[in-house]
Formats: sequence, C-alpha cells, structure tokens
Amino acid sequence: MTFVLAVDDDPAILRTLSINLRARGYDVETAGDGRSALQIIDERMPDVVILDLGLPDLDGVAVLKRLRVYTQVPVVVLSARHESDDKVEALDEGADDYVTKPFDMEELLARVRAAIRRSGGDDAPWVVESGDVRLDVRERQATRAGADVRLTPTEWHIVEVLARREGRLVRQGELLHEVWGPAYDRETNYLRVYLAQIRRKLEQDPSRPTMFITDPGIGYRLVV
Amino acid sequence: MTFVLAVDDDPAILRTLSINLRARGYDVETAGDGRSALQIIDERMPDVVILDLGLPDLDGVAVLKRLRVYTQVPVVVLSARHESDDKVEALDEGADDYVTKPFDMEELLARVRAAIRRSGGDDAPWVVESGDVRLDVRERQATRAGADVRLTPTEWHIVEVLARREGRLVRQGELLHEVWGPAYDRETNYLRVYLAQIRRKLEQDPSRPTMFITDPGIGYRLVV
DNA sequence: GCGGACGTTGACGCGTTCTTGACGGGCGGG
DNA sequence: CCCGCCCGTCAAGAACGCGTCAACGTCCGC
Repeated sequence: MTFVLAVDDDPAILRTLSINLRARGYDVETAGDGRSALQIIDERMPDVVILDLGLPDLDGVAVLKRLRVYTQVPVVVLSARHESDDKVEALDEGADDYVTKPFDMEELLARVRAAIRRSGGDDAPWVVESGDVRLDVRERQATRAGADVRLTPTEWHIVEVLARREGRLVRQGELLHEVWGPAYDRETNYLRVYLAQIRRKLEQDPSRPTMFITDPGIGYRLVV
Repeated sequence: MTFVLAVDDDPAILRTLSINLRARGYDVETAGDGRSALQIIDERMPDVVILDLGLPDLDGVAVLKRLRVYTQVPVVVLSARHESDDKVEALDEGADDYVTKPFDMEELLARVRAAIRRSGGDDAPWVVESGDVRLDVRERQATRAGADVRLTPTEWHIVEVLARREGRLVRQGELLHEVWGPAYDRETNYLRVYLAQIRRKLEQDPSRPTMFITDPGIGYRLVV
C-alpha cells in the first residue's frame, strides 16, 4: 500500500487530507510540525510527502532541504502564500509539484498520483478490466470499448472504493462513510441513485448489472 | 505497524494500556469518551479497538453499534460490570471478545492479538467448508459446487450464528434472541421456516440435512 | 445572467423478503 | 391404539429494499 505523509499545522486540513487519501486506499500518517515530519520520514520512508510551507517550527523549505539530503521521495508542496518566491524556492530545493491553498481536493489528489507515478515508486497501474470496460483508478480514466467514459467526481469516488476491494463486499455504511462522510451512514438513497448512474455509464445492460453487483440489504461489490 | 485504539474514561487505565501496547510495538491512540473514539475511527481506521463499556457520554454498546454500521474492525470489549447482560449485548452487537476489569494485562494482550489474527490483519476469510459448500461469513458469500448461492439477510444472520459456533449446539432461544431480538424467544416457527429455506439452498438433500442438524426440542448445529 | 453539469431529495412501482397461520407426519407416552 | 408434541412444509399477505425518474438547488464557465 502506498504510504503518504501529510504535513500541515492546521489539524482541520490534516483531517480532510487524511480522510480523502484513505478513501483512495493510501496509508496515511500526519505531522503537525517540521520536526515530527522529519522523524516520521526517518522512521518509515513515505512514498510521497504532502508538505505545507507554513509550519510552527521549521519552515517548510527547511524541511524540504533537510530531507533532500538523504532521499528523493517526491514532495508536493502546499501553501497559503501566493508569493511566487516560496514556490520558486521550494521547486529549487527539489519539490516535485506545488498546490496553492485553498486547494481543490481532486486537483491535489491528481498531483499526488502524478508525483508517485513519476517517482516510479509503487507503480503497479491500478486497473480493473471487465469485458470491454477498463477502469484506471490511478489515472482516473474509464473507457468502454476503447471510448472514454466520463464519470463525475462522486461517481469516481464510489468506483474507487469498490475497485480497491475488487470482488469483495463493501457494506452500504462503509461506502456512505467513505464517500459522503460519517453523517450519511443511513442515506442509502444516495447509493441507489449513484449506482444507477454508474451502471448506466458502464454496464452493458444497466438493468442487469454484471460488474456492479448489489447484495440486497448489505452492500455492493465490483465483480470482474 | 498495527494501529490500536484504546477507549476508556479512566486516564490511568489508558496510560497503562498505552505503555504496554507500545512496548509490544503497536501504534496506539487513546480516547476518553465515545465521541472522540468515533472521530478517531473516522479519521484513521484502527486495526483493533479496545473499548470500555462505561463511558461518560455514549454507552460503549452505542459506540459499538455505530461503528459496526460501516466497519468490521475487531473490537475487544472491556468492562467493570459483572452482569452478563452487557457482555451478551456487546457480543450481539459484534464485539469480538470480552475482558472483565480488573484484567490481567497479559490476558488482554493475548485477546488483542487473537482479535487481530482472526480479523486476518488484512484478509483471512472466515470460512466454513463442507463438501462442495463454502460459507465465507466475512464476505457474505456462499458457494455450492463453485456456483454462487444467494442468501437473504436473515438467512445469513442464522448461518453466521451457527458458523461462529461450528459443530456446537445453539439453542433455539439463543438463535431467536440473536437474530430477531429478545422479544421473539418463543417464536420457534421462524426457525423452522428459515432453516428449511437455508437447507433448500445449501443441502444436497434438504429433507435429509447433513450440515444444518436439528436437535429436537433443543436447537440446531452446523456440522462440517 | 444564462445554461449546463452535478449533487441532493422525494416519490413511486416492483420484486424480494419477512411474517404469520395452517396442515401433515414422525415419534414417544399414556 | 390414540393423543400430543414438535418439526418440516407450504402459501398468502404485509413490509421492505431497490431501481428508476423527475424536480430542485448550486456552482461554475461562458
């Protein structure tokens, strides 16, 4: 499993990052300051680091400098500052990419995936194929009979969770929890609506699903 | 690293648990009440939860119920109460094991290890096999001669209870209590109907059951 | 501001599942 | 031999979950 370290001084942002990354199947650890970030890197090298530049102790750039001494781990820098100085400095010091706060989660995730891919790290392309349908979770690309299929962010999120556990049962509560958050544990309505949309886009015969299977009363599973 | 969440309202106990678990190489987080426990589970799914039943806000059983909506994480329940009510209720709600305070640390650790092992760390399917029939309780998948067999939620519930005590007798009252709740202790009708359905789906010769055996007047057992 | 894409909700029909009552047969005791 | 108990079987109505549709709100790009 790909291991991601997220570093930010704002616990709310760490929490958001954590939830979204975990929902995509990453193993996540967080750090609130530069010192603990370096310690974690020292103990257990991540596959990618998400690094905020504004930290209470060491400056983000300082952290970057120090870790670049001994590792090439890809680093995606995160910052509230709009001045290009930091950006330039960070990229000079070996950052791989740069996202400005407030950031779009999907964009950040895309850049994280890209950074991991470039590093050639955990490079097993994350693909599920069934019949003429191909789902590339990492690239967020779905094709059917060679043609691109457009999925909305929420649709992707569901497909991702199911694809990550391909063939295995995912309970309704789990899906809701991962995609919509803990407050939606019982809104099975959403699942019905979205599974229908996904099937309409991906299944041969949407009324007779062969990939996105319902386990009545329990949950769903993606069968290949 | 295995991540353990310990939930108790007594800081001294949390401290003891923390020290002992960390000494064994676990990654430990603690919570003093139900709300923060659920929040931690939400943010970072533990590999095992140690849960005290007496909490200041939510009852331990309430916490258990809520987290069972969306996750199968193993839970070892901890309680100062000696009444078996809580114990039964907690186990009914999906707790994996139970330790009574004051507890022996080695015993607790052994139970935690066992819970982790049973959960398979990642995926050891909880399966019962007999002849050409295979029951995977975790994944809720039943196959017979390789072909999928569809069981309804209630049917699964019964199969699950019997499978968990594979080979041993389960009294009618226990089955009714676990599947339909305490108010149905005498509705043995239900059992007859459902056992017949289960046998029809899983037994070679439903009128001559070899797996789902009746002990007349007492209960049922699952024989492999 | 206008239109489209997307997410959220509520309603409805349909098939499945659950519940409930009734019936018959095997077995043991009176 | 008859009776009662308990189990397996069946059937029918009720309740429930799911798929589907349509309407609405919001956000964003044009």
